[in-house]
Amino acid sequence: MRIGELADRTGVSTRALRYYEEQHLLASERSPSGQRTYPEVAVDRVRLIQQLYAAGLASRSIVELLPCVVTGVASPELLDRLAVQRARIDAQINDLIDTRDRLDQILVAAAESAHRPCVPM
Amino acid sequence: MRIGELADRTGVSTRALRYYEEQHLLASERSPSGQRTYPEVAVDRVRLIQQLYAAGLASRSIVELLPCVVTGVASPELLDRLAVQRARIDAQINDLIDTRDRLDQILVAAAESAHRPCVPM
DNA sequence: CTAAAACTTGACGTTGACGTCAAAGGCAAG
DNA sequence: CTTGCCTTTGACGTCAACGTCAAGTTTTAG
Repeated sequence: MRIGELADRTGVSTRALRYYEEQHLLASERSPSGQRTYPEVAVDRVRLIQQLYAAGLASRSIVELLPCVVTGVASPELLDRLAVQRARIDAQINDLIDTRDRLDQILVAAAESAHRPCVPM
Repeated sequence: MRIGELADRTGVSTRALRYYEEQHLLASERSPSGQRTYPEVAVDRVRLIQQLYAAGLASRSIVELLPCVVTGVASPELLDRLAVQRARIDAQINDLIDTRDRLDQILVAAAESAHRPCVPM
């Protein structure tokens, strides 16, 4: 498929897809006239990239991890980096849970004060 | 306390603290000579700001939510925005859990292949 | 008193993941 | 053949949360 279709099917802009190629996150074949051609599996690949971006990884980190995330094979050093990122994400989850709880407390308090309007007994 | 001490105690740069003031996230009294002076409670406030930044909120969103996060009092519209942010954070948590699980699968697979080197039976 | 450390405002620099525009070539439909 | 959309490369723009530097003032230590 060409770049426009991949963009449509992933919800990612063509600019972003070309950027991914620049960063060596996503390869493409070229048609004789020079247009990019992607296989079906590129759809999943793009979604994976988006997922890792959303997890706060930078392009360089994704480049490092992508091979083993895709193939399942990893050198010991790669496993280390993988573990580091896993730990980072885990900490991030816990922080977010704390923040969510904090917002919940406010929401609950507001709900209560709505039931018992204005002056507490 | 002055800005340097607040920076030391929160681990945030003085530049960031001045930036927070620009964004109306953090107020300060001024000494007669014009230097910023903060009360003790500013330490908690800065930590709260950092927590909300870490949760992916932008300055503008934090500005909106800070009053009610601090006072516990919120208008219905504010409660809406609060709920929106809560939902966003919740979704983010779930995405991160998915990503963490994905990395875990790789780590587990690698650990197994380390026990059973090279050729599977 | 004086030197060092801390503070002030102002302004430009940085970084990452793209957005946007321009100029040109490619491709299917009528 | 041509019209209109798709694609190409290249290059500059953007945005947020600061970093960094400059030049001057204030506070503190000795």
